[in-house]
Amino acid sequence: MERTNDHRQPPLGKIARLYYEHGLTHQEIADLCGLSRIKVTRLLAEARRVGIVEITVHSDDHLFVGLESALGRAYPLRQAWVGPTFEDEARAAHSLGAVAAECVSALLEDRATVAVGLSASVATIPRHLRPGAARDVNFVPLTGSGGGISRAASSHELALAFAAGAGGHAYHLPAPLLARTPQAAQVWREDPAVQETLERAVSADVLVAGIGGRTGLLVENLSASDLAATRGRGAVGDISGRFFDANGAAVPCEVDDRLIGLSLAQLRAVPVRIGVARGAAKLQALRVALSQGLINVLVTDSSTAEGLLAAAGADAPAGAPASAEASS
Amino acid sequence: MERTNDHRQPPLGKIARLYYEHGLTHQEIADLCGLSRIKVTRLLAEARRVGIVEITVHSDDHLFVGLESALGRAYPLRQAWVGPTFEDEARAAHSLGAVAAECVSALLEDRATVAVGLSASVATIPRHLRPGAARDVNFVPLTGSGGGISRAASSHELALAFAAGAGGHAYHLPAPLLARTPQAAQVWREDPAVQETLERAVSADVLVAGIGGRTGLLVENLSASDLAATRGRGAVGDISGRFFDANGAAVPCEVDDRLIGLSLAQLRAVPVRIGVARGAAKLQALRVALSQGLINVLVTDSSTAEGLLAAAGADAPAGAPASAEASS
DNA sequence: CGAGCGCGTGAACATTTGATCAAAACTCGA
DNA sequence: TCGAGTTTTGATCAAATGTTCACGCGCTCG
Repeated sequence: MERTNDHRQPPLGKIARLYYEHGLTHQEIADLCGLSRIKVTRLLAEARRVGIVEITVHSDDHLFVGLESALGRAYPLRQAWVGPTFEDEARAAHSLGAVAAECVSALLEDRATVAVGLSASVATIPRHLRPGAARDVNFVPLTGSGGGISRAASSHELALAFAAGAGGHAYHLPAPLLARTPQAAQVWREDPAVQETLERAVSADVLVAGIGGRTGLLVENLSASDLAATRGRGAVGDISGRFFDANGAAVPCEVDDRLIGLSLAQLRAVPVRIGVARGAAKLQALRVALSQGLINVLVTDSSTAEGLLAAAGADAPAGAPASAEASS
Repeated sequence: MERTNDHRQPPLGKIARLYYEHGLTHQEIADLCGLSRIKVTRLLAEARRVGIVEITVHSDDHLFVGLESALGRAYPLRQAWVGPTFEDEARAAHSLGAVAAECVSALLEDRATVAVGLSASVATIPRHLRPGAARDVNFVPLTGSGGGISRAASSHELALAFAAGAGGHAYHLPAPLLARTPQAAQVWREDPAVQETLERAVSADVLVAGIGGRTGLLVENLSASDLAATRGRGAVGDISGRFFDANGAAVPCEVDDRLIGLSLAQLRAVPVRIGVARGAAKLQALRVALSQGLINVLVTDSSTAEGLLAAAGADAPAGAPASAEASS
């Protein structure tokens, strides 16, 4: 008889409610609102993207309890969080971000200070954060922002994203990640604003960082010569731009001098050190970081977890058997 | 040596999180957990059913704004809530329940008392209620429970379900809906506990009831002779077992005397009177109930709404023409 | 001890949803 | 006014999901 709603695009909320609360199909909504089915599909995706539709799972079940406790036995960890493994890089990143967000939320306390490292893995976390886990949380960058690393999100934006997601306050470290020269870096370090933020980071309660191995945001953005220099000195990985060798000892090098951020020793001062990383290329670095206590909370995926467990069992130094695939 | 999880049925929370938070497909979850895909589908449905998975649409957009405002112009209503129309009875009931739940939640205030009528439509509401709309709400049955009406949920259970859903307290009316004889009904009515609850209902702030027309829970459960008697006296519908004629006046009859519950006049004492009904068989009753002010908040579906608008245009004096369309 | 009954299971099928791609509309600048 | 690039759109196809049905297992009751 009558057309209830004509052509003008109906609000997302209406579409979303017809779908999720009233159980109409995309096609039925399309007919009702005078849209194409595809359009409805897209509007619904949009509604989820912007958060009009929120799907909550009321459960604190861990996904891979077995792997998590095995990791806790094999390495000196406070906690391990393991998520599913994916072939597809985009899905893997998304999923790991979700696990890491949950881990971070679980470790947040009111008025805590969280130091945030610059890393691709860490950058996937904020979108999964929800306010409410804790109040008055402060997010502080662990290093300077961007300069020297091109397309990467800056650590400043990262801290802001964390604050926006979890609710809280973000601090700014007004310096580049890498200065052109050691001397320039020193000038930055002497800036009062930089010092203040770095001090805040040193005294943080929680630290969240990625781990660089044969791949990683930093490694991929260093010049070949810089990289070769660190490798030459035995570096197997880095945390927030600080390279370490197979014994977990800091590897001093020129990059180190140009970097504005916490030292490995300073990182260790943070009581809760969350490391987020996955993939075969990071196994060796992860194994060192874990066994040497550089990080004491691990977020990774199941296949990396299995690799770490295999390595812990074998405990062979360098030249590792990198291919241990398994799902089940 | 690495077996993440075998065969034992994994917790619902894990399945749900793999699906909703990590975006695995049913098949991937099945492979991971050693289940069949179908089983995963069923577990996920179960998770939604029991509320482990909650989908919230953050929006207060109304679905049929045009129809709702047209109804408000055509009838003396405080509010109208219109939901989508379905062929399928089960879907229709579910959907109307969702709209009604939203309506009730919107009208709840802290410490309000809500009188709950016994009706199939009303019975679909509680499952859609969420705690939090208001605190310390009291739900009181409007009539006695069950006795005389067979398979129907009792009004007592209904009040309990409301209280469980919205959070709050339920009262009991310890009496049957229909006594065998008027004399027996009188005995019940004199019971102090019955009186207390009925008084509570009379002084309720909000009333939620179905409307019986040519169909309805009560009508379908009355004996043929009882029904014929009411029809003979001009009854066109009922609210909570009280029949009214085309002028909205109470139709006294034997059923009336045997029923334990509020009278029409008492119902009118409640300031907010929500009527929930849909379907052509209820159009006439609805039209009377609306125009005579027996109810002043309407919850219905779009096709019934259109029917009501057409009827209002046809016989009401200066009503707005029914061609009200286009919400957006 | 066997037949029946009911529940849980998965296979096959139907429906719904999502992804890809090419055409259309629209923007912006010359 | 035209055109190159960008965005928006819907058709087509592939994947994922939901439904139905028949089977098998275990239980109860005769």
